[in-house]
Amino acid sequence: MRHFHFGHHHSHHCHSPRGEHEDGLSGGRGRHGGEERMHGGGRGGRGGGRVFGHGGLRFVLLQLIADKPAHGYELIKAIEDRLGGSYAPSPGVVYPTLTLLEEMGYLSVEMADTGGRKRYSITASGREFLAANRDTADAMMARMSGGVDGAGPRGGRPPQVTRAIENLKLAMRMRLSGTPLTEQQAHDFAAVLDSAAQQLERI
DNA sequence: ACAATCTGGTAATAGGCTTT
DNA sequence: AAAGCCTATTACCAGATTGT
Repeated sequence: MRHFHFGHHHSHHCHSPRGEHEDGLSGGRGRHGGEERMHGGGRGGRGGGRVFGHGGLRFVLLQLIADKPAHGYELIKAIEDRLGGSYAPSPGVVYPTLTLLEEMGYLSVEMADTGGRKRYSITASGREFLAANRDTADAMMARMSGGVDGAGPRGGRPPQVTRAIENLKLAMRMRLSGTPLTEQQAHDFAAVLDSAAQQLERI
């Protein structure tokens, strides 16, 4: 049961974006024969790498949009450029994520009549969510930048810091995925994170 | 330790608008 | 009008994590 709802209340339920949303991955794996795929070649192969950890894509996307509103393709190009062209997320991963984020209320989409391009902008909830999970988002960004050798905007970051961040991320995930936190626990949880943030700022 | 599930990511594909 | 690029969705696969 990894519902991973990031601990927040959304006004509307988790509905399917287009009424479809057939998961089809676990159960009904509709295989329409005659479809040719896997023609070899392409981009570095499948399953070659899990660039982002757990739910990192959402954070990165949100951060990118918060920095500068753009369309889906622009986001992809932005990420590609940020990674030096080594890695470019496929549209199949960014668009559903964008739609999901939009439905969650973190993103706001403006449809431009001329062009049909959707311009995604961040909402107040999105910023709040980003602020709440700033550690994770930063860890993801660091991981993304760290993937490239020395091309990271942070310059030289000690690996132990990245390790600690990932450790924190893992701990948080383990704690949040399990039994739901009570109010007291949630308060304590937030207090710990806030304290850590303050200490970090003092360094 | 094994099995089931989920998330993340890629490839291919389809439709629409822009440009030449 | 045709071609090309941009946008968007679907299907499948591979790895990781969780539960038993």
